[in-house]
Amino acid sequence: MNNRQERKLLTRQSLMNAALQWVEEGQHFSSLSIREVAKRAGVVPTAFYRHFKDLDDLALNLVDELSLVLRQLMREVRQNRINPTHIIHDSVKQYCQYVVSQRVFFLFMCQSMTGGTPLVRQAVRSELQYFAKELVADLQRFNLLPHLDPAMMDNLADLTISVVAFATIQLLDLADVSSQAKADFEARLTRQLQLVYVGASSWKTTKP
Amino acid sequence: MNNRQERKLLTRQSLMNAALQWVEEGQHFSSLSIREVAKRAGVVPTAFYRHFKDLDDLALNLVDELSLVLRQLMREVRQNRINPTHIIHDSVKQYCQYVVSQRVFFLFMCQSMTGGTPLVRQAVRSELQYFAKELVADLQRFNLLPHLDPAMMDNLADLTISVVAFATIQLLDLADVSSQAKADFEARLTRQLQLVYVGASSWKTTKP
DNA sequence: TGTACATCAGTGAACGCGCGTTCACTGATGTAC
DNA sequence: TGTACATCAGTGAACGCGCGTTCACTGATGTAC
Repeated sequence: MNNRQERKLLTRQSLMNAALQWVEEGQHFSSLSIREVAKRAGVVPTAFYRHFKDLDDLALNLVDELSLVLRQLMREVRQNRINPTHIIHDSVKQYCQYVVSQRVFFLFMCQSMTGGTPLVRQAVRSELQYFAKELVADLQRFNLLPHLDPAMMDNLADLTISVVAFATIQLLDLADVSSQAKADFEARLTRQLQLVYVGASSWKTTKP
Repeated sequence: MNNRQERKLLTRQSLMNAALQWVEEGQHFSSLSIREVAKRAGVVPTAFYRHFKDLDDLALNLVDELSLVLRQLMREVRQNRINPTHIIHDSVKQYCQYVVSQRVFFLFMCQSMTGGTPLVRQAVRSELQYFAKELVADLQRFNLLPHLDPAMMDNLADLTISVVAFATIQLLDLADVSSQAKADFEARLTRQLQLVYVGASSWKTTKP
């Protein structure tokens, strides 16, 4: 790639970062304007059109890019399961740390889930489905819960993702309070997931 | 109340309905303008200030008003539990019908949860906490799950509300598709809640 | 290597428009006597 | 009941501002010979 193309990518990144900065300041993506994002990126408003058709286009590209980062994070969470007796607690702890440290990613994703245009919402939803599939694969690989039929396994994964996703929304609202509040939050989420997995291991498939 | 006050309340209602109409059309509340909401309500922009300080003020009043309606709905769901062996399935079914029929209420609440100003988000959150408390009261009144300690009971209620709230977000995205998809959705949510309550009834309190 | 030309990311002026908010106002409704 | 006055929800003009989008442009970078 030549120098000109590299510079273009840099500007593109500046625009995307500027949009995230807006969200990080507590504003909603849907109230961002092309002129505002260009100003923050240090370019003239018209330069925006060299990179994106409109703000919806930028949002879609943000979801795509953040998805890659999140998938990497989740991969790490999955691989760091040191002690199998504390899988849930360890994973929750690590996940919460990511949410706090990569706050703006999760803010944007949560905003987009309920506030984006239909295309953006769909992109976020399919990302959540990807995580559910990964979770099913993990459960099968380690042969946990062998008595669950495939449909119920999918259901369990969906449920897990729901609980974690909703907890993320709550955690983001807590983000600048004491570490005690965060510890309480982690403990509560851990308990809730434990409850779910106690249910899964006690689950008896009913009539066919 | 005299005639003039009644007319004022009517205009106020028109403004609130106009804001909900905006949300119902798929727009985000945060992209609504005073001029737009006034136009839809059939008044001049400046009339807005006779009723609300700004749009955040209107949003807070909307949350308050919708909360009353939702509490009434939830009360009905709770009282209509005809067959105790199908409590979960019946409640889910009825709740989903409400979400579909009162779509715009839930759209606004879900938007506000992740996209409102801090005050609005807090109002929605405290509403969810109210539902969780009601649920705990129900569980205690019918002496279901007597072996759960109070903290775990709260946790279970929180978990239930999380699952239902997140499911609501998903249901709202499904709202104009086939009734088959809705039936599948209800079945899935029912299964997930059953899993949670199987977990709750199998739960053994661990070390003190 | 040097020159001549093409590409194209970013510029800056310009447009018409909807925005929030101010202000003095109007005229129907309510109140006091 | 009739009259004189007060109230105040809604009006309409006006303001300066940021918006999205167009257009012709510039000048550094890349390419062909």
